[in-house]
Amino acid sequence: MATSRKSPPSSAAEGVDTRYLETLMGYNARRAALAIIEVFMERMSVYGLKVVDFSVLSLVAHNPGITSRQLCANLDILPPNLVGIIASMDRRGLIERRPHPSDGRAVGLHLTPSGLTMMKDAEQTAADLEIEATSRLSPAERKTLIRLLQKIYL
Amino acid sequence: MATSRKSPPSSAAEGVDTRYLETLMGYNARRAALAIIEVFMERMSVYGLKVVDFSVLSLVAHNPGITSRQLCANLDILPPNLVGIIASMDRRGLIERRPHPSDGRAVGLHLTPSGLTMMKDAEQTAADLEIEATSRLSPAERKTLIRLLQKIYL
DNA sequence: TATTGTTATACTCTATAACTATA
DNA sequence: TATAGTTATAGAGTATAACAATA
Repeated sequence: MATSRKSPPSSAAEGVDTRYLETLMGYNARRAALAIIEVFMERMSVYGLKVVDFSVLSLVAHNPGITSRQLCANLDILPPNLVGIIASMDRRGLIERRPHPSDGRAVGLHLTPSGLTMMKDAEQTAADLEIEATSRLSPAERKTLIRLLQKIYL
Repeated sequence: MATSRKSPPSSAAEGVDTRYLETLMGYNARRAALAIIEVFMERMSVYGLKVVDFSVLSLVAHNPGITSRQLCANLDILPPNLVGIIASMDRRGLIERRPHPSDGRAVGLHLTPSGLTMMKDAEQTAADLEIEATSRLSPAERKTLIRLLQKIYL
């Protein structure tokens, strides 16, 4: 729903008054999010990861033994929709499912060595992208922006 | 992909380290956008409008005679996906399609009187929502946030 | 009785190819 | 030849209902 900067000048986009929409926080937040995520998707495709895949693997990396239920709660994914993601990461040998130490129903998720190696690269790619995507912001502005965004959703 | 503030405390969401993801601009922008848009959707359902419907009608309101092509270019909607939206707004008597004055292929879009009346209410609802959604931001912070977001996508 | 993970399935959103009529 | 609008359709993303195993 956003015309990202990298799209062609597209003559038809010119001469339209979008000033009202640009006063709306939701519109601005959504367009900024889409602009960044568009590039994020491109870069992550190198690893065969979608945005959600990256989020899942990243949480598993920083929370060894995390359960599907916890991933769903933190990433707003519905359980049925996470099943395929986990299965896919498992098939690719990126994660391992181990029995949960205290709850027989649950399964603890862990990165495999190759999953860990890949995520180190992927997180570095994400870090590089962060710099690029926010290249027109000073470090102070970048910090401010994140703080204000978190004031909205946290 | 965001656990909005209004969701239940959800015990499973606790105890998970999300600090890394929270350093990523894309993650923060997306969660903030989803948090606002979630409420936006609820409020607009009163008018039977989805988020994209609102954007379309708002651009038509502020740009009488705008074409489908221009709407697509400015809102990043693909032409085939706009057809149904326009048709629906037309059936509801909110917009009118008039022959384009200088291009026989194109159709100029205009709000009908009832469409205009509804959009006045809808835009007021959106304005009220803006205040609520950003209630933890000072007016200065709100202004800064919008400026920084536009620095990313514009 | 409630919860974790799962299957099956439906619904919505987004994307691609190809057509028509005008330019 | 290119563009505006359209159709049909495919694919991705998101949603609900119901089940087995465990708490």
